[in-house]
Amino acid sequence: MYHCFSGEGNTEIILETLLTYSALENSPIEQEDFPVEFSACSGEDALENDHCGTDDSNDQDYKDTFSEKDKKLLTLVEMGFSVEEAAAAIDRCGLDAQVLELADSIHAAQMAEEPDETGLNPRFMTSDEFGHCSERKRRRVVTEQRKLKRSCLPRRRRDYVRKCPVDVDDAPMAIPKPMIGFGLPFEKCTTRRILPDSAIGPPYFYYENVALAPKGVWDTISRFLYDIEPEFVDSKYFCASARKRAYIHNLPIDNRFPLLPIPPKTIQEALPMTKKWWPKWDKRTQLNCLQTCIASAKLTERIRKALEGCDDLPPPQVQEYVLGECRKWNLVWVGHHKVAPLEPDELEMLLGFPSNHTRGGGISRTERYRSLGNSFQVNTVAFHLSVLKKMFPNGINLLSLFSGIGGAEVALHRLGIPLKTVVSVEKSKINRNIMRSWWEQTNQKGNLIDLDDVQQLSGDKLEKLMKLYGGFDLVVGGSPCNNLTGSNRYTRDGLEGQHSSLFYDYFRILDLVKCIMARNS
DNA sequence: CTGATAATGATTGAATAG
DNA sequence: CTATTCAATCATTATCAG
Repeated sequence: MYHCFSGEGNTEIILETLLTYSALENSPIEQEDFPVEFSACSGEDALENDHCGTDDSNDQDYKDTFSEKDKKLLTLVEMGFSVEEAAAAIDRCGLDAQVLELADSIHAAQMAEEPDETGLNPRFMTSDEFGHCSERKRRRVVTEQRKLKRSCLPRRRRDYVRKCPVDVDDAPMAIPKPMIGFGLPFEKCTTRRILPDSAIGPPYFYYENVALAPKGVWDTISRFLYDIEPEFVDSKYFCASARKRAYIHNLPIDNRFPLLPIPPKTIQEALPMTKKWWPKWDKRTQLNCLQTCIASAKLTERIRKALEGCDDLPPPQVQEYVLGECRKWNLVWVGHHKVAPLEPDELEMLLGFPSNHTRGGGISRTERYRSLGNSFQVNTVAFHLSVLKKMFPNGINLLSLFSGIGGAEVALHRLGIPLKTVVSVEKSKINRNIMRSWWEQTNQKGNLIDLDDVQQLSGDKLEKLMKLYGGFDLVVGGSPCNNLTGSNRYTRDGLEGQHSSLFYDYFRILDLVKCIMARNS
């Protein structure tokens, strides 16, 4: 998958790339009984090919050298269509057609060709569906006709359909309820799971993103990350605010332990000063997800006006309005008829960071909210990472992608796992400063190497780092959720969105590390 | 230029009603 | 069973003041 393009894109190289993609995409169809392996590097012959670790280019780089048509071709092939299908669609719709338009066109063509068969490309299927079809899924077939109209996803190939006649368009990746992952602290939990061979470390890895992403996103992410089922966890079981996230990792899941002290899980305990002002008719005991923006002063003023003159029990209409806004904006009671958004230090506390973690050093209040809203919930992540403590008593080397304000680092530190070398990749200068500041404040003895851009982190660079400091024991990262989260009204474009597509760099880098680790073992 | 402020719905799944 | 309602959601953009 990692080709080196020296010059500008010529047709042959593009075609070769497309065919390589195509071959990779289609391979699981031929070997139905095996877990999907999209990594070009982790096969038996990966080391002979010498593609890993010696190549500076990445997907984004060489995509930029392509023409518009080639980019669209490549995108369509990445979506799971064949080169022929993609080319034909571009011919039909013209060069100006959007990718989704083209995908729909292919979809329509496939419908015409095989009118009775439904399904999607295997890349968009859950591993569940490779084995068996659940009773739930059968029920969905009834409603699929209606949904197919909106579908812009590629369809499964003919030879595969018969084995698994299930439409993936309709919520293939069900989120378990309650959203507790493999178990919570002090409770019984699943202690064992089977990981595909290709998923097993070294290195250990830990990937995070929003649970409530658009349909199909987690299927794709899971498919790339070695077919591991996501662990869906809501941080409301770890602190006083909700945070619905999914984590894909290859860590053991038995003998986890939580950080101490255990944080309070109700608003009233976490923010005691709000208790005396909290009205009886506001039944909230926990906060919703902490986000990057807070309510305007105008809004809290409107709420105060709405409550003005009311006694202890406002009219139902007013209650409904106030409660709705309080839930939407995570407002808390700080006075009589007075609500307010959370302060930055309260966010820090709720997310499990030391207070003032993001304070000072030239960071503005607005940026503080942004950085905190984008961060891990430390107690949740630490619970998952706690299994590493016994395994690495002398500390770990960490590769941290999209580090943000260092949620993973703080979690490991609070677990008492020494940080030997941390290579941290983070776009935001502000966040890098916060991380560096924390590194110094906590008297870390290891090395902190901070880099700017994941896209610039080549196999070559990785290899040099690993030669210098030893391999990585853990690769963590939560790639951008901008284009996935429901909060985004403007550019919720899914995994192929401008920022969220950096997930593919997480995979690229993880796979490179895997290759280099395998070769050096 | 930075920083603060305020306004801006849609996509989901779950719950409920019919 | 379908149809409707409810509820949550790691944000973007425009604007203004300094």
